[in-house]
Amino acid sequence: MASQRLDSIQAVKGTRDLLPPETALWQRLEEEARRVFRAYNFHEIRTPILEPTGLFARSVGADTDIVMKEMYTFRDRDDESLTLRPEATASVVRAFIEHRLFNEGGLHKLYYIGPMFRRERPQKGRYRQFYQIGAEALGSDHPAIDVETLEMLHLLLERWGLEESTLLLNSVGCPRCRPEYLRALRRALDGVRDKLCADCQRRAVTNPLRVLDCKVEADQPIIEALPRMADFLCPECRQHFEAVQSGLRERGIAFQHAPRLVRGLDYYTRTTFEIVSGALGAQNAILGGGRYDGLSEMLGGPPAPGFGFAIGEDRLVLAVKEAQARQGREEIESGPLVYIAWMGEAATDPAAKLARELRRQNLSVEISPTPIKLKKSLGIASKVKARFTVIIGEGELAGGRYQVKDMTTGQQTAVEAGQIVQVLRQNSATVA
RNA sequence: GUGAGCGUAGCUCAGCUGGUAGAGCGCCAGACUGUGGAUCUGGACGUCGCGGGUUCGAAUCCCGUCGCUCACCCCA
Repeated sequence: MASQRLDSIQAVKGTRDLLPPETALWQRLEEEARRVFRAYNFHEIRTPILEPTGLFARSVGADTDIVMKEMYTFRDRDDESLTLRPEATASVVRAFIEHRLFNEGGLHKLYYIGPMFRRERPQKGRYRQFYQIGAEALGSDHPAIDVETLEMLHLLLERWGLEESTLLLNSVGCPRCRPEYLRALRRALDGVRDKLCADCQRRAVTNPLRVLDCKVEADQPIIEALPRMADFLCPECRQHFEAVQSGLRERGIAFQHAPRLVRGLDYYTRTTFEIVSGALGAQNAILGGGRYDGLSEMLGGPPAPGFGFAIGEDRLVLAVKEAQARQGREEIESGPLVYIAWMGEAATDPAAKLARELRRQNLSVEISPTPIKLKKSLGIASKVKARFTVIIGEGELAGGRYQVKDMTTGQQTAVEAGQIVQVLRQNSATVA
């Protein structure tokens, strides 16, 4: 896209600048998330972007792709190995343990918004610096937590206009029942391996669960016949999974049991889920999450079961834009409420004073630093999408009444100089 | 890490089988000396990503390189 000069510095591969007006959409989505989180009594936590490398090796899993080849890891000057966080759940649990939040008892419901880093090859919906909006409920293994959190997500997606997305739900069991399933799966794969696609033949050895996720058409019948985790769940896990499903049904939250849904992080237990949205390209999962009952202990803390999710904000933005386009809606680009057009040296002070007063009322104002021709002022006002233009020239100063022009209707009225702020403030309230 | 496609004006792009750059939009100015979004006229802006090669001559062909994009892998 952009050509580059030899001597010009540009953003690091896989990172990008978010510019207005797009940042307005990001802000809106984040504000809606904060509002919903507050409604469910989640509170914000801010953890460092930099963490000791060991944190992720122990939580995400030393053998996962994320840890093996996707982390930004470097040695600090004192030789400590540091890593730019590839995800935030590990950090939240680390903070939970470090600050002894478990001593307060009860449930801790936390959310975060911020950048994560993974050194992958960038493509649509996947960047090296990407943003996640996530939440974690720590301190209970009750299925009601899973259900409540999914209900919260359901509301959030509705607020974002993404009610058409699909919730995929599965259970990956626990350290007691999963090993047995993996043995059964490996045994079954041994028998059919040579009939699978090349990728799956490799996965069958390196990561058998991944075979279940294969999208190759020809493999589907074989995959369908493989053993399913659902048939291997221990009684406790089975009961938990059923409680989550019936809870969702009771609340009218649609979901699909996705027996083949597996997640790439080692810490997940029992409930795992993903929400996919069409037309996002190959990266169609806008959010994923699940339960991680053993994570706290893996990090040296006390037992503290948890449930959480992370939304890929970059993908969320893509999905929202896509949904808006499909519904013929469009984000309205909002300009300032008022543009002040002033002519002649005598208007300098009155114009500046009006601008200051309006701004002190939190009304957005644009004003030229130098006097310019009215025709040009109106051109600028129109270009920046100002709702009103206030005209201050010789005649207005003499009469003590400024012209207020509504830029959408073109109507113009004279308003007492002393009344302008009040009149515009009222109008701003009626404007969407 | 692997593969494919693409790098021409601020943006979107055209430029056939090599003859040394164009359109639309945008921007600036004027028609219209205090009334915008329309129209018309004029104007500014390009080391054709970079380096090398072939050739009388390269935006165009070849090689290399850098960058971007999409896909695989994996994941948000």
